[in-house]
Amino acid sequence: MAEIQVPDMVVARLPLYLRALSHMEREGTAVTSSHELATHLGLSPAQIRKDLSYFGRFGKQGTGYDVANLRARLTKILNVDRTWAMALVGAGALGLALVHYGGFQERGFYIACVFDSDPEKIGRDVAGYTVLPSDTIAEEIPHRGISIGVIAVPAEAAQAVALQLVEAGIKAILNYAPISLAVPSGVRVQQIDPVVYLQQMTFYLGSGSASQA
Amino acid sequence: MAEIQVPDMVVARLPLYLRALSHMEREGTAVTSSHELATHLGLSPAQIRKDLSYFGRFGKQGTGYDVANLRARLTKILNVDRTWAMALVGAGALGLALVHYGGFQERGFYIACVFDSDPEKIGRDVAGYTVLPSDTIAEEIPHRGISIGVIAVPAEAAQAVALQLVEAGIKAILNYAPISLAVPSGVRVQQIDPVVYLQQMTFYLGSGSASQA
DNA sequence: TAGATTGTTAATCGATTAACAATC
DNA sequence: TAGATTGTTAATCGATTAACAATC
Repeated sequence: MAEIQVPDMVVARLPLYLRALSHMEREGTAVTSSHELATHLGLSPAQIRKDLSYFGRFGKQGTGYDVANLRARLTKILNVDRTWAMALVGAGALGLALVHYGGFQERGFYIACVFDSDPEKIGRDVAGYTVLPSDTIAEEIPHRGISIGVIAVPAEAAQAVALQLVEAGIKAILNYAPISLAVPSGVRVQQIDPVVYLQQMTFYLGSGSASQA
Repeated sequence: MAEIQVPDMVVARLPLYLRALSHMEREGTAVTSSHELATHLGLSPAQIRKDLSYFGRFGKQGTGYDVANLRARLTKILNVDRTWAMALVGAGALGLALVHYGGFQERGFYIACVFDSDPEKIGRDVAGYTVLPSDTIAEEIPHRGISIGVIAVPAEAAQAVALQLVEAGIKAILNYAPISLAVPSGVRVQQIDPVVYLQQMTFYLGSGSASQA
């Protein structure tokens, strides 16, 4: 079965298309075009058509794309026509914010359980979750159908947690700790470090606009 | 003055180099090599040497790079050899977590003031900040030397907030709302939407490992 | 029909990699 | 010195764009 290899860059854009289409659908837009989508996302129309062509033919010449239909197709392609359970490790300030974040539920993800290694926190109730001890990750995760781990622990602890998650069978990790994780191939990691994004911008901002505190 | 144009992709990697070098420095590593850095970050040694070559010659043949020196150089290049003041808009759960996040201070950023549009929150104390009304953004930001805005409001409100920030002279926006922002050219936006990263991973996870709740 | 927009191919552009002389 | 690693050039690879026939 000669699968067409989809470039990573294309996969990275699909969630943006999905998000834009969901937005349009909520606004009541029934039909859109590669041009409209492109304007909305700051991309080129040709790129959007090319990206979509990896997966099929979803449009109609002269008309464009049916918003609801394309949204449904992308939902399937990204495997978010189902719900994904996630294990959150770290019940600190960030972990708490993640537990309260409504955006997961709306878009196909939910936190199934919360771990922490702090004896002060273990057993405590956090937003309806009983905090489980981190050293039970390997026991708890497998029989709960969890395939995604979210790391919200301090940088020093993150690598060890990542390995525990991998041992528990986790295949995808969303890492909020500001450190590069080493994981076996086959395990996907996505990193969210706000300072990395800020530093990308300050490069371009130059050393002007002084704000010495 | 014929500036050498640095590709965006290169700029995007510089903060990762800086983070890795800071880490090494804390660990007491005095010297490193393009090979070691590459292994650490999952890149190729040639790419790291090429990236650095846009900015100068920082290494020594046969030896590698002095960790402290390269870290200091990258810090300057990224303009984080100073402190950047940020305005946070949105004092909800996410805003609160951002206010408490220690990682900003450590790496050259700090939140200078917090805005919200909810009358319930305006005037209240949030982690030492008195919440200011969003409609005073244009007044408050200019005379505080703030050049970065952080948006942590619901998606519906994000675009309007972005425009307010731009009017106040903000040139860089870190956007946590799950929506693409339209801003004038010259204003940089970086988007952090965890679900976008999760969906990238679920594409590869396939539709296996059922976890229907 | 005339106008619009797709899907796709070929051309362009840019980024990554390989290789190696320079040199510590 | 011998071994190692840089900085840089040229070659390769891949992604984006332009263009257009197909067709709604």
